[in-house]
Amino acid sequence: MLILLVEDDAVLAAQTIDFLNAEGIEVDYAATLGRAKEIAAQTASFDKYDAIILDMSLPDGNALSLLQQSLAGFDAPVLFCTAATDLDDKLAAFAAGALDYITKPFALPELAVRVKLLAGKVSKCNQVFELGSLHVDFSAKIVRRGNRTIVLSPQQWQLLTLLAEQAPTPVSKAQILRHIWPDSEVNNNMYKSLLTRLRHNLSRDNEPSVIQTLKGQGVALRESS
Amino acid sequence: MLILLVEDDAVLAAQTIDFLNAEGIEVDYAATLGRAKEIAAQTASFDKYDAIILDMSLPDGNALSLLQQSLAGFDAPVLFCTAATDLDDKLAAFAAGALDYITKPFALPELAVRVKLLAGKVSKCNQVFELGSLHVDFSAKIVRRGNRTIVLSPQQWQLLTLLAEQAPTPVSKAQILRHIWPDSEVNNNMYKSLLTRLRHNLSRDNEPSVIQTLKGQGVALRESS
DNA sequence: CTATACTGTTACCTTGTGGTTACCATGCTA
DNA sequence: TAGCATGGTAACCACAAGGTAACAGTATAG
Repeated sequence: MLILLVEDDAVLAAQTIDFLNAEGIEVDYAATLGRAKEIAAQTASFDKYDAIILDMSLPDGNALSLLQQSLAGFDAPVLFCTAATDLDDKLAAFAAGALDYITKPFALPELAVRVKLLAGKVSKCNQVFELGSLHVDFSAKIVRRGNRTIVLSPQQWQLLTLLAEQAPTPVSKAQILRHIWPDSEVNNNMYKSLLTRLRHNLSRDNEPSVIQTLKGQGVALRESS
Repeated sequence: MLILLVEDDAVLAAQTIDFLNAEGIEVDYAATLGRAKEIAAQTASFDKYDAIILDMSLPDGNALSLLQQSLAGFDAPVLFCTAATDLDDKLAAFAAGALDYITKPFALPELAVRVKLLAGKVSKCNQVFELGSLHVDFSAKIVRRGNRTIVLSPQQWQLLTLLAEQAPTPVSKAQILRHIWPDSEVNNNMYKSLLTRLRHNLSRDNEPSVIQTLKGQGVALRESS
């Protein structure tokens, strides 16, 4: 992941860059508005960046102008950042197209989280779960096994996502019951049927099973061993 | 736009609801975690909401548990909100799946902006959408399939753009109903008719269908596989 | 003002879901 | 060994959800 940091305070910038690097985020750095605009010109409106952190108060002008000028081609999401707690500033930033806002002083871990969220939102970084030949795309709600696309019923999808989230940790029967039938009286057979059906859909023919039962502990999503 | 507010402070809740209503945002309200869970059960994991504002400290438990329990089926984005400025709280919330975080006391206009952002209302509408032989030009409002130009009714155009924005992620029936018939009591048949008509217009003869139904999950714009 | 198209409504059909029952396999315990 | 608990499978079927066509009232355009 590559982001652009526009910030005039050299010390803060250095700290931020160090922290983000440690999180696995690469950072390009511009200390002034002028430098940021140069980069914009070179990179076709920040095309290459997953996100931009923009300090509001820069020595050579207000950062809002950057958003407003370049907004047309802006592909990268912008996180605004300023010392001012003034509400009008915030609203102006959002109005100009910022997607998030953080006030100084901020904690670096929080900044990192927000940057990752921003970058993920736009790149539609679909959360995907893979296990052997099983492939689950959570946002698009697609399940594939090898090159075969699998259609799951609502209940089966719910169960699969629950298992995938916890995998390879087993999920107890009680948890599953509560999760899928939150209110109604639950019959143990419903649970058994659901599991059988999901198993059947996930491994046709003689593909290896991916749902393992641990007696008394529940059910886990892992490769057969 | 419809959101869910989970907040135990009745005064603050009333103020928030008033303000959001004035912004054109409808608000459902839950004062306790228990009530929120009831709503979750009724509405198939908050399917009908565009966003959820969740107060961290509730009388009957910590709101994080709601996220963790129900996360599997969570369609709506969550904005966390709390009096604590404790960094750990923030990070825990983000880790649990929150997409934004705001600390009390907050300014209502800022909350409104963040909610709108979350709900995706500010989605950047791509100029052109393509899928197989289907070609949609949003700004010119033209739809083509191969070399045949297609004319859509207003409703059908609305639906197509909604689907295209989210593609290939499926859009739930609840979302569609709210988007196309925002106020009126909606009849399920209207939805069925609209879908049939759009399908019919988009694929005459024996062109492959581009609108896939995922049982219980909604409808998605993707190539038939 | 007339013709056309849009949209809400009804009726009917198809499909798949999911609760249910019945039966079998395994492993533990008395 | 019988008895029981846990877990797996298959088949049945009521019923809800989805799909289609036809009709009518109303809006819209020419």
